[in-house]
Amino acid sequence: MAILGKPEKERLLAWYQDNGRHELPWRKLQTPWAIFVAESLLRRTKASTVAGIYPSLIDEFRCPEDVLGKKNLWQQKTNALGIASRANQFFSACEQLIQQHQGEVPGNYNDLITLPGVGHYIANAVISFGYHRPAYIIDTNTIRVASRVTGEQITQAEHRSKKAKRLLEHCFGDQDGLSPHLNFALLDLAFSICKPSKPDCNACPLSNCCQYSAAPGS
DNA sequence: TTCCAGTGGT
DNA sequence: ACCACAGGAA
Repeated sequence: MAILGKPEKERLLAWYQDNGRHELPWRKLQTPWAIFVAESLLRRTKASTVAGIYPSLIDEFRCPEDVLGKKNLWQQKTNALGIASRANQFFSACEQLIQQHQGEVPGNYNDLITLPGVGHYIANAVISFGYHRPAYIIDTNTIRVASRVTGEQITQAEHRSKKAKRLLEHCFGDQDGLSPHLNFALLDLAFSICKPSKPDCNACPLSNCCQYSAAPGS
């Protein structure tokens, strides 16, 4: 049985409606390609930094062919994000999209994770945000929220393990029927309320069912 | 100095 | 299960 009941979920979604980062540019373009581009840049990189370059990037590069035809421009525009090797990895992924998927970003997990630079996180993000199908976003943010709510500790090394997925399911329920909104809500809650340090529990819509809120610092 | 919507290699 | 990756902002 999940920790969060229906009332808590509804409260979380209501909080997201009022306080979510709806202005993030990739939230307005929820196509598989737009999400694939955004998530590829977002790994280990702040959302606000990516948001600064994303609009011109997604306007200039509408498909994998655009990227491969203007590699220098892509590198120039994404250089400020760091991890330059990420650009080469992205080029390889674009080639694979053209060769194996008719230039489209696929919608199933097994195809997605064979793409260079795509792991469980980006695969699930494309499925949830790009295809609007049920999938948990399992990253440092959603894990932190679930960990605090349940009181169950989890290490960095375990973030890609089954334990992490079980933690999210235990906290928020089975992923069947899971909406993109809940994933966005969790990411935004983690950003503005359930921060790594000094979380703002008083303003949190989940404080009534959260272990950490009941015993901060534990 | 530390942290940030992770991934690939070992 | 660990570590490098990289630049920018707090």
